[in-house]
Amino acid sequence: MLTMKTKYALKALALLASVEQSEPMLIAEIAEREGIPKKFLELILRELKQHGILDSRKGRGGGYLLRRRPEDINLASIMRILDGPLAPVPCLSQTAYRRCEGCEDERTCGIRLVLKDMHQSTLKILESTTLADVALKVREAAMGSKPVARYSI
Amino acid sequence: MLTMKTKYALKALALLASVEQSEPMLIAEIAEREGIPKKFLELILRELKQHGILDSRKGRGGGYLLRRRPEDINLASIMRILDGPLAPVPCLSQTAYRRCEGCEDERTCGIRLVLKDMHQSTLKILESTTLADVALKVREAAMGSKPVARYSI
DNA sequence: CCCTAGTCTATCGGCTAAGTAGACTACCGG
DNA sequence: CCGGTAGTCTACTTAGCCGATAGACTAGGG
Repeated sequence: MLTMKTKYALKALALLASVEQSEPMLIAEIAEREGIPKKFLELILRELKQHGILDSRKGRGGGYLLRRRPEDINLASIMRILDGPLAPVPCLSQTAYRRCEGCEDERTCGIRLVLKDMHQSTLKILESTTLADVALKVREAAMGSKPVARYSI
Repeated sequence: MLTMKTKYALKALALLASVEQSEPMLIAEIAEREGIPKKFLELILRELKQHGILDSRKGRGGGYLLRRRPEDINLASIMRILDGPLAPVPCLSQTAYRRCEGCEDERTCGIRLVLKDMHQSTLKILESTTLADVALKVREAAMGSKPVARYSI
């Protein structure tokens, strides 16, 4: 299961990716629009900033904004920042390899052999999907499920 | 990350799948051969029995054995028993669907749309891989990494 | 009847997830 | 240069789960 932290992060980033990128958005606004506890979101956004995903400005007219273009930020990197390694077992992690304690022979470990396939396929998806893809999918889905357009009176 | 519980379960089951299926194996033996705390393994095996994966016999000559053939037991079902739903978010779970709290429109949720692809690909692998596959992979890997055969003196 | 081996309930320490509190620092406008 | 705005940081708290252990109980075999 994804942690709340990562879920909130993805929601916030998807929001930032879907709006005008030139000007910052307030923590409070993100929190309200996505239904995230403001104080908790604060921590999350700061962490993302410290890892080079976001930028921030203080004072009036401040807030958070993406540091790079949405199409240059993939989901794997975000999840790794907040939830740590993606691998199901440490001996399969690319970013934080550790030998499983008590494992005698890594090459013939059944669990490892099977999970390797699984992990590789999820990695492939998470590393190739960007915030831009997410924003696009949302727009497409919204188009498909709504009656095309709404004309004001 | 996989929990220890599931890891131990997979190891134990892979072992049972790789030996003679007609006679039971002692908890103590499984524990020792796989390096699992015996008392903890007890809980795990019992849980697997209660869910129809294993059978057991008491008294002398007793122990645990697979209830079905290794090729009829897939990894997804095992993981679900011990770790609960496999889905990264409740709204994607097949076996324990729950609406994500605070999610206004499931159809246009960006997270859901992206994770759906990922989850589907892992499900496909876990549901189609059986204990027999694991045992086979282990044998193949052992063949490949060792000098073919060992002749006794 | 007794040894063997699984069954069950309870408990425990430690850790992490999720969220909260409150003080502090920096920027912008006037 | 002052005051409000808005992000920054440290330190809790609270609940729940993970991993493991203890000990009493039940049932089968010989």
